Amino acid sequence: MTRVGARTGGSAPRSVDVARLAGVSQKTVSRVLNGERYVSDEVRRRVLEAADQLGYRLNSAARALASGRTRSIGVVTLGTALYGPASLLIGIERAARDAGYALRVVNTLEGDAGGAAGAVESLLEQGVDGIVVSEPIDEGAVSLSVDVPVLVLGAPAAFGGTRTVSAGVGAELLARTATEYLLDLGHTTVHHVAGPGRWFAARDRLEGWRTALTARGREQPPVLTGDWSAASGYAAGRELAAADDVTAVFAANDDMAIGVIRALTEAGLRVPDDVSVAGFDDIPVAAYVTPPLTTMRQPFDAVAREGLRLLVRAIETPGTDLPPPDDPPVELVVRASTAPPRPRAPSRG
Amino acid sequence: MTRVGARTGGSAPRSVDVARLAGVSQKTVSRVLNGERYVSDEVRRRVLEAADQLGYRLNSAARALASGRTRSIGVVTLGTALYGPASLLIGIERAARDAGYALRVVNTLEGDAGGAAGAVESLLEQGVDGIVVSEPIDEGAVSLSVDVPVLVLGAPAAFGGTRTVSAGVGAELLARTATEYLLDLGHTTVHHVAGPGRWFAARDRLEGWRTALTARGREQPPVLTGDWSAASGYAAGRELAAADDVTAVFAANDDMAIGVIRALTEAGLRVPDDVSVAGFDDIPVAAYVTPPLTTMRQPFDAVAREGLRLLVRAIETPGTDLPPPDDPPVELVVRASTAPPRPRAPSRG
DNA sequence: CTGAAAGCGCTAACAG
DNA sequence: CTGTTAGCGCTTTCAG
Repeated sequence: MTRVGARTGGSAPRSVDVARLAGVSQKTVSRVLNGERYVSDEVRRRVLEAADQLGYRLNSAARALASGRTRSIGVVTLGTALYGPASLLIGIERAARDAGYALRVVNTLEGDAGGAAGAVESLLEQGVDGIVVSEPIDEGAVSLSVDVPVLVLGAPAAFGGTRTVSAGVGAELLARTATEYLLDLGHTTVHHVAGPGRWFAARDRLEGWRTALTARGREQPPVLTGDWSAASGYAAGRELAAADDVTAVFAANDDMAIGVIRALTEAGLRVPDDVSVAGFDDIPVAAYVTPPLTTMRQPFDAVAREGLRLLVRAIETPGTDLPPPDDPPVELVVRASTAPPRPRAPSRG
Repeated sequence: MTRVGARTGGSAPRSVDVARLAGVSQKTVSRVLNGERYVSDEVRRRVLEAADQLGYRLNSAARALASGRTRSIGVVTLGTALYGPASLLIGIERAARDAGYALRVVNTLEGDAGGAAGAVESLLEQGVDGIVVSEPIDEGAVSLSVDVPVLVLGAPAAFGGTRTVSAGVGAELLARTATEYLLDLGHTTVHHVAGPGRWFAARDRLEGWRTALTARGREQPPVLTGDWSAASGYAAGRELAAADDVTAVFAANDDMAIGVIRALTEAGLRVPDDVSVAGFDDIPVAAYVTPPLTTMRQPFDAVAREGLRLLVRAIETPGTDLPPPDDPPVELVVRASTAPPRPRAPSRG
């Protein structure tokens, strides 16, 4: 039977109660519970049994106070249900738990002035051994001089102060790859629907798109900017539909790509026959919208995992400089929303 | 300038350091920091100033140890980026923070035997004043006899032990409404693509669909079951396309509805002309897929907010039984994926 | 391999 | 309105 928190009466048992029952000192209980060496198997067994019998639960506040370590990691994340941030959070939680850390989470509402700084401050007050800032946006000169290691996910390594490690999906390369793919298909140029300018994630993708175009000496059409939502992609799509020279669009995420396709479709343009549209993220529905979306898959889980490994290293063995992680693999998922441009495109009617 | 965690040298200042600098006793510092009454404005100002000057940060482990309260709430949630759970988590975080509580998060991997029980145990060990179990799945006889209040979001109130409060989106009513809407359109019956049977959320929707059909004396077609993913909806959609009598489908979430539409479309069926499809959740892209999806909006934020209010009440003023929350508003969002059945439907060709 | 003593930094009573 | 005295339940020395 799964029984959680069975407590017969009175207050919660403390380690000294366990010690008494096991016939050892309280310190020995502590040793056993912390998996320290130099405890005889016999004693260990007795202690564990006594603890189990009493339904003993370690008091982590007391432990934190005495040891100065909390065994927990704080996460600052955006308060949105966007696929990217949500996936990262899940990866972080899993990796943290595997490493023996609990998770404290604080959301920043976008638009909050100094949101990240406030969030970090609040985590520090809660007590954390390390902090993950997930997909931050540029808030100007926030000096995050914090006394615990910080992992920044999806922003330049330079962000923040010392003891900062970082990991990213290599979004720039991914964006460049997507753009090149469209160019390789034969499109003269590629239009871009970018994410909000303050997001590093948006900038990276924009940069990758630019790089690809520049490398081939192609003209850079004006950039349209959305807010990651399908609604904003739809708005951008209406503008694109009104223009006359659009044959390929690279949207900075799948939601916006879906909005773009919708607008194009409503304007009587066919995707991919008249206009190719590529997205970014490979959200779960991407394969099932009409037409199925060509997109760049982001290795969220790998990034979170790798980043956390670095963070834990920084927490537990400070001073060990380990090399930045390899760039995660580039994965272009080609589906049906992209195709070569129509030969000698007839003027629209 | 936003400066976080500036610390000049040595170790972190403690409240006694603040007291010394402000020329008061340490207890007075504690009073000021806890916003207690009976402190003169003058003293309060001096203390605050001294704290600020030293970059003082309260040690919450010490506070928790001394007070027996952690001022934090634990959340057990599924480790998926599904829109529902993710939205709930965001709502919970916001509401918790507004109420002055920090958040600890533990994910359960679906399929984990006793996942929820283990997660709760881990939260209890971390130290929390209350627990939120978000969108649980039925794990059989887990006896959650925990010594803190528990809020269960999206499961029957009976789930769990004493001191359990619950809140839900009223999914059954919503599902019934969606089904009735389809019936009102003139469809003879409505097919259902359900979520996984162990999810209470899936059962509620199934029940609502059943109720609507039963109330009108309509035949209940066999239920297809998915796993919330668009891929599983697609699989279900293929089966539905193969059948000959399908004119209306109600999917238990939008992702599956999108998959169903895709399969139908590929089979040469038009939505909504040949088959109407309704979803559930109103995910952000629902309005922009082709065709825009008719769906039931779930008031995630309101549910989280309301639930947390109950939980905080249970934590802070035990014994106060307050009435269960009102059922949240029912919101049917009609878009273009549903329509009346075609008159005298011709046999398919 | 095990134990005794001394705090970690705060809040809870109780005085004043 | 403010201060004093005890702990909260652990981990850390330092001895055995």
